[in-house]
Amino acid sequence: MAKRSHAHPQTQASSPSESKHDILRSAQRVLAILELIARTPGGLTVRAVSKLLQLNISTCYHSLNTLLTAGYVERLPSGHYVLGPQIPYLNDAYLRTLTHDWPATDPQESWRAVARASAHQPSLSQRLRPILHSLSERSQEPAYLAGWRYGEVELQAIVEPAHAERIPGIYIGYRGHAHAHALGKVLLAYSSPAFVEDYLARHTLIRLTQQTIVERTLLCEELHTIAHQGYSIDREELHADTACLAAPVRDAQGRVMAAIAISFRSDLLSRRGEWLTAQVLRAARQASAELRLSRHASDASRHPERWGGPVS
Amino acid sequence: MAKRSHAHPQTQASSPSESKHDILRSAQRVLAILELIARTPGGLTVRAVSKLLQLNISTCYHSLNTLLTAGYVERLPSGHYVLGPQIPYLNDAYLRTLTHDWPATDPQESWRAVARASAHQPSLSQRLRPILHSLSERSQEPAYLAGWRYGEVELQAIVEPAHAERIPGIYIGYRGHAHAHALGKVLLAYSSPAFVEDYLARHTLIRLTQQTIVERTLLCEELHTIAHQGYSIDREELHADTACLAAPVRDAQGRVMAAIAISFRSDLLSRRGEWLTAQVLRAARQASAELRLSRHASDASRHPERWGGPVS
DNA sequence: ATCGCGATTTCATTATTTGAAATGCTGCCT
DNA sequence: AGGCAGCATTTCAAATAATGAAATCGCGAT
Repeated sequence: MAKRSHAHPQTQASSPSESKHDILRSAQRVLAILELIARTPGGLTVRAVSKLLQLNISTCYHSLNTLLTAGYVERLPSGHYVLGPQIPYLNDAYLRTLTHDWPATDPQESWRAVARASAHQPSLSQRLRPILHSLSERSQEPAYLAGWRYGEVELQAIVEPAHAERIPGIYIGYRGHAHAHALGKVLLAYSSPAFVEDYLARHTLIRLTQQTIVERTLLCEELHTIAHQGYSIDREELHADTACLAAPVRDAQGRVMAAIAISFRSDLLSRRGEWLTAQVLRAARQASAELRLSRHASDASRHPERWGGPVS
Repeated sequence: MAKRSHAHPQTQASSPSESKHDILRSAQRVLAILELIARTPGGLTVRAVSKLLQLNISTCYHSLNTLLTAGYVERLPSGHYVLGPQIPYLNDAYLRTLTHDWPATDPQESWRAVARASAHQPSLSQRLRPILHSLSERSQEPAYLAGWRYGEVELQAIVEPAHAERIPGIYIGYRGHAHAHALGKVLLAYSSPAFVEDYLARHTLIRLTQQTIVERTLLCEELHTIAHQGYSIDREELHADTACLAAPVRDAQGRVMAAIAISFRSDLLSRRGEWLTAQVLRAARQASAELRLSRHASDASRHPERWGGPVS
């Protein structure tokens, strides 16, 4: 039995971080493979996966088979594996949860507590789509809607015009880098200081382009400016060559619940900036008006603290 | 493949049905949980999952933790698990593979052989989006583009107008039930008899509504009619109350590579049917012309070993 | 026809997962 | 107020199920 020459106390130590004993390793590995495949445009062969992830080829083989039978990947005749039809299927389900969405207010309390009491509304993105549509139509640029979800800014709708495309790497469900785009900044600008505090504690201000604001102080100043002027500008902070304009959308109670934006080639900013800003502000006002309209009989207005506070 | 299942001194209930020993069970279980959660609008608690899937609660707990840390699910404050942000992330990657798409011709040979030699084109859906857009604009109905992928009809683009929504349950990446919708029927109609043969052998003609064509003979007749008249109609065959019209798109060589369609409330068929048909045919002709034009000098031969992507 | 690379399979070892049950929490009912 | 019920979380030893080295198979190139 000259098999295992090296008796490693620990596993092959492929992962630097300590292995949680709360996690199913083979399942985790399968998910990692899925991600790897997602990152690789042309797909990967069994062997390629095994090399890139430093896994035994047999393991990869079994893992890929598992993903294959479940429809998460597909096998090209060449032996390359690519993402399979189960992915858009799941995404459709995910989008439906957006549709079901909730108040999406900002501060901690809300997303810590709201939970499921939320659901069952006509959905922001549904209701505001016509507005996004006409914004995109008028400006001939892609229009976006974002709201809060679990304390993160989430992109919830995109409407593209005939001839312009959305920012690459941005998609419905995209969260993160709120400090680097107009939607995120405007939503943060209208959040409570405590929440901004919390947000900053939870995130690093990653630099994405030369222009990205990575200084906490600078960002706070920016947020003040934005709150003051009523809209935000992203000047190539998220993506080089691209600028965005965003404005807040308020619910019936006047709270900022979402934001509407457009993106465009940044050189348009000087020429058409003012006009575009006016369009975005107009769309945001329309959206707020729309939300003011239908008082969706939310039973949420029941008396909260009727019977005593926390039991402790 | 799996074949051996013999008298083994294996322990008790080893085969509920037939356990492939090609598959990682805990990974498979995790994927099954993911699907279950996707199917459940409000999310599920640990216990609910364990009951529905007849799994030990401890297993579910670990599985959900695995999914949670990887971002495939999220845990609501109420303890309900819902799909997480990794899903739209993967979907974006999936869509990018569509963008990269291939000839997408129909017959076996093609999808059995084409493989990766395919990729690296400016993408059908990209190029035809303006056409879909104006079709949708004119008709004020959602417009669709579908093509072949691995021998299946796949929906590859949707353009929705301001005030009408696409058919529920239909999404980009949706495959299947080609016999029950206009896009599928028109694509089949222009496929080689051998391929239709093959397709029918691989699929059951599932009944989706009262109107669905489930008779093989009837379907073949229908395909003939379609090939003859140059477009197809779905009269509530996929979804009650909804009708579709589809027409073929041809490449420079005259082969049918894709199809363009619109959907609308079926009662419009009698009143506006002819006009709508004309619009769809026009869009399809425009699309064919577009494909005839640019002999896309496909550049961009990316190497699979390179990874990029904003979110990670 | 032979070579070589990669996919597929085998099989014994053992790390990993499992499941029953204990624990601890929260909210509800009496 | 107290006790009960339901649920999430944790524990731990048993044993199943995953792993990895190496053999085999297949295909395309030389």
